[in-house]
Amino acid sequence: MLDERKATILRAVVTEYIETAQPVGSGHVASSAEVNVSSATVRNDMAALEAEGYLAQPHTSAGRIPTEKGYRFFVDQLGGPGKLGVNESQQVRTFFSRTHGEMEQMLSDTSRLLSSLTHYAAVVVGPQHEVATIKSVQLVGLSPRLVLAVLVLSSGAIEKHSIELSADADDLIVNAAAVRLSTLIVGQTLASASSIDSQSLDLGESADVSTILRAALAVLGGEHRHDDQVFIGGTSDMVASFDAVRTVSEILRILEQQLVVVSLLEDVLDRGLSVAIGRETGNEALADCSIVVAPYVVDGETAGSIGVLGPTRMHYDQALSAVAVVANRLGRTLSEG
Amino acid sequence: MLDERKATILRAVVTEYIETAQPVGSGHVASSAEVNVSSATVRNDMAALEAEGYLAQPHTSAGRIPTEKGYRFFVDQLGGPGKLGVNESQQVRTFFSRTHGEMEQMLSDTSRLLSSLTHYAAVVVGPQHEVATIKSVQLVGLSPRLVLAVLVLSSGAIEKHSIELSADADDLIVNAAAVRLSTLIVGQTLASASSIDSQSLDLGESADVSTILRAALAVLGGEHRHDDQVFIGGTSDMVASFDAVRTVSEILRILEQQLVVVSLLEDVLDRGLSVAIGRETGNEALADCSIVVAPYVVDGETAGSIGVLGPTRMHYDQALSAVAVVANRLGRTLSEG
DNA sequence: CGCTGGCACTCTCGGGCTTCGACTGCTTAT
DNA sequence: ATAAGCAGTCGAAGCCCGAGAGTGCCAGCG
Repeated sequence: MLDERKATILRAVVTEYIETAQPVGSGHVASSAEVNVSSATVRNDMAALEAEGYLAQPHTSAGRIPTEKGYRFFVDQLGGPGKLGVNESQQVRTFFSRTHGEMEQMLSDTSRLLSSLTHYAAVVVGPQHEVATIKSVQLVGLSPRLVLAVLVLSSGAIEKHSIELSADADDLIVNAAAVRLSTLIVGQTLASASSIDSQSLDLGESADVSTILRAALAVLGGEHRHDDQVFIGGTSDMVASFDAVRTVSEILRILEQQLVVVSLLEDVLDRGLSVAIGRETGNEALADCSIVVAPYVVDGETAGSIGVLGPTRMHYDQALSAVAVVANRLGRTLSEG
Repeated sequence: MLDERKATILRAVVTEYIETAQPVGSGHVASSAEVNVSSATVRNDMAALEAEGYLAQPHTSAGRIPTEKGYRFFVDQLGGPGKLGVNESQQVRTFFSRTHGEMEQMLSDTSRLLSSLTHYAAVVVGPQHEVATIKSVQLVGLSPRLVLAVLVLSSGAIEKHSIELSADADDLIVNAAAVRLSTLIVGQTLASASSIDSQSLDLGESADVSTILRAALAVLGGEHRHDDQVFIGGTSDMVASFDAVRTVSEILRILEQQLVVVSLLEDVLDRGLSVAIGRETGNEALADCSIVVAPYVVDGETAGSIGVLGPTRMHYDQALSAVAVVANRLGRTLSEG
């Protein structure tokens, strides 16, 4: 599609624009190290690149800036994540050597790490509960008509659901229900537990107990997709890459609505480490943003995903490396625990 | 200190500046409804107000803008929260009539409500765990050397702590420890539970069990102040009030570090509903911000606090009303549950 | 004595103008 | 094909100037 020289020129334009945020002229490109032709030749090629949609001109007599197609070419020909700088990999190493314990804390810290590495906003989506099995279930009566169901999953995550009863229940009944519930669902996954047919359980239970059981199972069937844990960090870093408050406000709104999370998850399903540039994110408000995302693998299963959100003129090589490395280490660390 | 006319003029300047974000000239003030003197007189008084530190001039021949002292006077003479608009109080009413169930969900939604009411960033700090009593405690073995302690508090909140053991423990031992732990701490507050002397418990236990017990009690003593639940919403709304990306970035950084939370809590301790203006927030980066904060009371005890963070030129009356009303309703709603 | 109208002065803001410089595209020579 | 030169374009920056908003001060008036 593009001959070698055009590719080099395009690469030079993208690199320089990412660095300076200024339109890049033929002179700059010609004086760059990789290009050994005159600025006139560069001009011709740049005109061709513009005709093919890789570059655009803000106005005549200005330099060129990359289009989304230009960035896309640039990212594709990078071929994959490179190596992290020494400082960065040191930072990753000490982070993962120190971290331990609570998963939530770890994920939250990971989002901080990632944003500190890249200076963009970092999003960490916790493991899906679907794959984890139920380690323990407990029912705690908070008040006569309010029971709290607490599930402990094999991943170490906790789910709680409150159950409101239509009639008072004393502790004995609640405990009986808890015991029965344990035998029913411990060892299963959340998905299979919530699909238990509530008719299969009226074998000799007292009416009170089976009422609670039914309520509990119903509550499990609710949307747990909704309570995926999401950790967002480094928005202040990312904001500094933009210059219009208007844009910033819209991006923050998107982050608050956690719409990004959806694209993160979707992207991760098919491709592994991947990049969405500008409108590829599927969101008009993110036209000036790119997302780099990777899944992380715990015990051989894709558990969740991490990513960074930055301007389209982001340092893709650094972002890719950082995301890839952190996803890898995070998966390994979680597998050990 | 200020005679009636000067106070009125100051009030008019603050009100108009909040509305327009433009320096206010003597002419505008004179033509405002509450002031019945000529612009020349207003000029004299404004010069006096400037000399006393209530107003400032960006430059000669511009109007005046309020200083922090000016805002402070304005807020103090408001005398307290007013009434909410009809739309707003309707919104609050429907919100609290619909809400129920999970406390975390409710607090998170509350921060959304508050930011939607005020168009500023809303911060909701969850109930302190210190006052709640322990309803149930459970130990779950995740792997041979990793045990998860799950506490259910009377408030419906859940705490989890992972305990790493130096030797393998089988389920029987873990269960024995759990039973023993229950008898020790259920019904107590977290504070009193964590102060249990670990020496008092080596009465007839097997060594394995008491090892786990000691580890569990030690973990309880850790800083739970740190895992106060904080919910922040509406940053995108607040951002729109500023015009420099630089400022926005710094404010976001403060929010990410949750430093605001500290001032929220501190302010709530002594005063009830209160306002911190500009540098009164105790943070240089918040020089252009004000914070309105109120505690909420659950079952007669101050449980937590809520607040909004906006520009110094915020609509103090609306913010005060919104925070006061929401704090009140939130406290009542949590008391019922 | 306090208030007001008037007046001179100051300073910003915006428009219009010019200059400058960084580009481009084209044409021509190698 | 590549390079060199040249004319042309357009935004950014600087400048001037007038308009407008606002001030401070002073003198007069009730």
